Amino acid sequence: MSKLTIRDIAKMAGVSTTAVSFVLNNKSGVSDATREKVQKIIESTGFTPNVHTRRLNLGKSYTIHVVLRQYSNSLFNQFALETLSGIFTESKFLGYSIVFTFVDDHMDCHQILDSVRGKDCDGIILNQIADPTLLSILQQEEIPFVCVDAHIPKDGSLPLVEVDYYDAAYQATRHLYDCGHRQIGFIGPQTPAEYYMSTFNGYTAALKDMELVCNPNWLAEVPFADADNPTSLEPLFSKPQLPTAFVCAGDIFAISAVRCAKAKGICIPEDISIMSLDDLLVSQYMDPSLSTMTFPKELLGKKAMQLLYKIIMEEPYTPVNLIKTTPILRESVKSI
Amino acid sequence: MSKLTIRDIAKMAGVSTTAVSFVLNNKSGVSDATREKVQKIIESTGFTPNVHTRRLNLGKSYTIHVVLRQYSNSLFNQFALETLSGIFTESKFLGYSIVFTFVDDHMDCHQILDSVRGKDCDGIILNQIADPTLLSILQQEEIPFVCVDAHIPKDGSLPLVEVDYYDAAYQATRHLYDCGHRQIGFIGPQTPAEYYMSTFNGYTAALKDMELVCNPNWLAEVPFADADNPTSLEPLFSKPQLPTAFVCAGDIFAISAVRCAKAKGICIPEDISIMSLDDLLVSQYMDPSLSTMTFPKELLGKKAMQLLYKIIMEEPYTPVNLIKTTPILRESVKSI
DNA sequence: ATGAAAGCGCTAACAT
DNA sequence: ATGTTAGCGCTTTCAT
Repeated sequence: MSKLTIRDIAKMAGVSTTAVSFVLNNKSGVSDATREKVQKIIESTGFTPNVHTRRLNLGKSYTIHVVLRQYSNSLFNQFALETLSGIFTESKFLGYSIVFTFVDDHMDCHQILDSVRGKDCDGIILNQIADPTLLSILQQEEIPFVCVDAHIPKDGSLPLVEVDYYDAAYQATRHLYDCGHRQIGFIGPQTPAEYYMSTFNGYTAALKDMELVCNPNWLAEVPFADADNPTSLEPLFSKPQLPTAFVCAGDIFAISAVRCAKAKGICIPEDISIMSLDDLLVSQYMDPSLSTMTFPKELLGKKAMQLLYKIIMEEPYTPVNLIKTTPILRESVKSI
Repeated sequence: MSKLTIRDIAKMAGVSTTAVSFVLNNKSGVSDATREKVQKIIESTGFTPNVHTRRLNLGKSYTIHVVLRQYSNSLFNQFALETLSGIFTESKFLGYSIVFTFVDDHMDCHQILDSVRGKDCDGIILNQIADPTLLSILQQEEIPFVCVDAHIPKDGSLPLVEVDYYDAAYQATRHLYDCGHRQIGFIGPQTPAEYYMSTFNGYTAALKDMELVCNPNWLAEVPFADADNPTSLEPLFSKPQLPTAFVCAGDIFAISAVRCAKAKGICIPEDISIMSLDDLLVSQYMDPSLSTMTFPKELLGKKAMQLLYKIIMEEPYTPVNLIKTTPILRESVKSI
């Protein structure tokens, strides 16, 4: 891109390369007159120092490697771009570039490692990736990394940024209660276990606080793979006695639930209310639009980058970072 | 990451750095015995050569800069991630890394230039960006670049990858005709002009071929900013005489049309059929689900990267690359 | 304040 | 086939 080198600039200004270097890096050691002279030439020529040299000298790449998971079902990718955008904004602010890798469902962790090693980055952000082998290797090799939205245990052993799904499920259940519902079911995934536990525990904790019983007939566990397959909820919606509302552990389940209910002639929200978590982009365009727990998607990325930066800089950091959700009320919940 | 240098490896193997370099780059000039010996040491130590040095020596960064546009309305971003994924897959195949920048609606083109210059890439892919100033600067400076999904004139003056929206609109209209519709309206955007012309011309060309008249009462031009605002279509759906079907120049318009129609008590597809273009992720989850023209989103990225590679390599290339769409039939179109 | 010069880790031209 | 060495463009130490 730029053919000019620091030597050219030095020659043009009649100074040494050292002087130019100092000016470029805003360091002291040059007179104001020299600085100004050099500054002018840099501006007029549009000179930009070669980044590779800089990185070579400093032994730092000023680059973060983001590993993105690519699901076969693109609904799961819904906020990856927003997370990425959050990472980008913060990384720019902190002076880092971003390179990335996409990996699919069945990736080999060595793929990532090679990719990461080859690119020589200062740190890694793993988005929705929880491969234990990979994580332990990263820890062993003391490579700075952060997990985002990975649904791994929040025990503090790994630096992570997660949505507070326990609280989200709790609030969702609570909201239904506040709308007058007393018979509240739960539709959620089986795996990952951490995700299931968070949401289910949030739901049951809320029931308990409101002195409601948890009716096992109103519980449905749908494999993630079937999340957007309405027939997976057939058995649930065929039951003779249904609750007046369901909490869904994710908009994907809510989408299925709405479809399945429709197919069985059950009206949402007239017959049954549905409150879910996530606030996917689709959720506001559905009919009925989904009442759900929303959160700032970009914040996930921003927090992750901030956390990674601290780790890289060897500053103290809080390993577990939870993003709070807030209810967004649309059409799928009716007060009774 | 790796503290080892090529010199360490050379020492360990008892050979020169040249030998190691040759082995690393799979070049001839070393005996099989030496090659094997070095190979073993590289493997056992997990040595990875420093990329920055390599780039410095070769004067190439092996990096592509992708500029992503971030719209305030996230519906427009729907397939950016898939395009990105396509770029990634192909770039990996070709041996390139990807860095990226997000820019918002009102970006200054110098922002991009600075960002691009600083990162020192071998080429640029502009996604949904059509800033004329930026493009002319890139051309002047002879920086390899490709435009994707930018809706700029396909006159061959700029290397671009675009969806064939003319053909998409033609096919969509044709499909409605095949379903028995003879009164077909059109809902589209005013800008960008190129997009409007492509879709509108496709629509009118189809009408003409089928010897149908274009009734100006059945035409609605919605500003892009109002695309997902159903009230912008109020006037259209309030007309006394409505066609039996509409072609929408994008699922975003179809979403608005469905909502607006619903609000006015018009049933889709019972009263009016809707056929659109794009196949956004939301389109299949709507009620009714949208019949639309779909295309492989990743292919946009893949083609863009292939095109850029040719430009970088100074190989001959075709400047205008069109992606074909195919109809995907769902619920919003009814045969009559 | 200024400049000469020694690296950073590798590639490649050159000599052996 | 193998080793020596001069760069790549910059930062930084050390003289001046």
